[in-house]
Amino acid sequence: MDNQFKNYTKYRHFLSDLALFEKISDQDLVDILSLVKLKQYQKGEILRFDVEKQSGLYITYTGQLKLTKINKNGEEMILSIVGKSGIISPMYFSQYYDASIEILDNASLLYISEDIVNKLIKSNSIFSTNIINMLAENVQSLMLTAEVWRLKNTKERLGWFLASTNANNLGKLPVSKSLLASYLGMTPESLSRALKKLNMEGIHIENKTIKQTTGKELCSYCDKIIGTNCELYGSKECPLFLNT
Amino acid sequence: MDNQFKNYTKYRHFLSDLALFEKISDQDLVDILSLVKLKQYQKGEILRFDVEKQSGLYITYTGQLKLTKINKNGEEMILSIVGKSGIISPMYFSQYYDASIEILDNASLLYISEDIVNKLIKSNSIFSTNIINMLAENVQSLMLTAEVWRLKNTKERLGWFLASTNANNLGKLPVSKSLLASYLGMTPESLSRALKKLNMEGIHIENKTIKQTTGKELCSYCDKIIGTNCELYGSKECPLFLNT
DNA sequence: TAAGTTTCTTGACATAGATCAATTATTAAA
DNA sequence: TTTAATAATTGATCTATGTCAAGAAACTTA
Repeated sequence: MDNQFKNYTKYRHFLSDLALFEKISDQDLVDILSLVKLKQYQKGEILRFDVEKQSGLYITYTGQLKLTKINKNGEEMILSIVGKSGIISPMYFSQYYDASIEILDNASLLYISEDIVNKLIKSNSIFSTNIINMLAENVQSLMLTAEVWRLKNTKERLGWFLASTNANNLGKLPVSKSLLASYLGMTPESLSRALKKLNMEGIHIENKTIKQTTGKELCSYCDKIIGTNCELYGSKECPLFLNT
Repeated sequence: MDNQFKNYTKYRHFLSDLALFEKISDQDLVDILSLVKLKQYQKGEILRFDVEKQSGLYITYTGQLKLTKINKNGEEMILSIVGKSGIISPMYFSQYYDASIEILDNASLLYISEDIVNKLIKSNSIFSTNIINMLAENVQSLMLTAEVWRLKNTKERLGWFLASTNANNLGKLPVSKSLLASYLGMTPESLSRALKKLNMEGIHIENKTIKQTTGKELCSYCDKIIGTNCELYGSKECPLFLNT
């Protein structure tokens, strides 16, 4: 067991709080942790899986990163923006799918190699179920993102993002506006104009924080998935159910 | 063991050829088959998972169906079009994500309930690995579709689809043009115009079959994923590598 | 084969959002 | 604090693709 972790139990607790290690015994966690590598990355660094072959599973301990795909013409698509506890699993991407991770804020990541993940899957059926759930969540969120991109206009996409951020993050924007624009598949100019329209509906961003005039304006951008994080959802108080 | 299958071994062979049942022993397959339900559906039928709670795993034995999501405004998004051997796994969708299956051509589907799938995952580590691979492929193809929708224009999207169909299906279009348009996120009119542009590049559709003047015109719409199904890919013959 | 449907194509036009260029705000560095 | 650099906004265009309407082609069904 190597000694890369100054504060071993801190990381064990961190792992045990992740859905991926749910119901895994403490002893198993200790064993797993001994196989995990702690890696530090600087802002701006880029990890490519095809070249470096580091295609296992990355767990974000601190910092922020984005998973992107760049096509031949140099256009970039942000697949996801990931913060603390976020997981990226390039081992489940095709070896020909050249996505890459870009570090947005100095990050320390826990890395588990593909071999070790596969051994854990074979030996530990709880872990294997957790991996299945992780992938299922991935599928779910990709289908949802696809829908948002295809069926919503710029104002609706931004409203949807703000509504979900508001429900999950207590209204603090995790990224700059231009990065957000790129994530939502629009230009910064379009985001600015979309925000102007939302302003007229009583939705504002002040100091990276989402503000609503009455507090319920964003509800009209809510959906069933966002709603699961809202205690009002489905109740009498929920604006979505007032007239149905 | 019930007797719903007139020709038991036929179905056992069908299952054993699927990636999902790869490396599963014949005896296990027989046991599994006894838990599988054979269901017949008529063209036009719609299956909703939230209402009927039939959210296990569907395997297409014959026929064709599409997985769609309809939003509040009645706009429809086709998530996938599935033919023989295609699998749809609503058990891995969020219960709040109301997608539905629509039968395009009279279909017989093999249905495995969520309970049974979960039991198999616990008891059979090969099956559990296969489920993981299935979900990983799902993630992969959703990321790819997202990229196609966002970074390509109508002509490129159509070209991409034709290139992949040509590689997989020997150039036979599996669907009508208007359904294809919907799948590619465009109107039939736009598809028609996109096809006109491709015509000028030597790419034609005659009688639902893809024709190329020299046979390599579609290569410029190929990518690394499509290329894995092409024996020329990466070789000297491959147009994509001639000038690099 | 003819009549009736449905699907596909074509043209004219409308529009959301991209692009380009010029300010104005913010943040970082000196 | 001042200056430089970066990010965000605003206005003026441009363009790809949607919408609407009419006609042509391709299937059905009698």
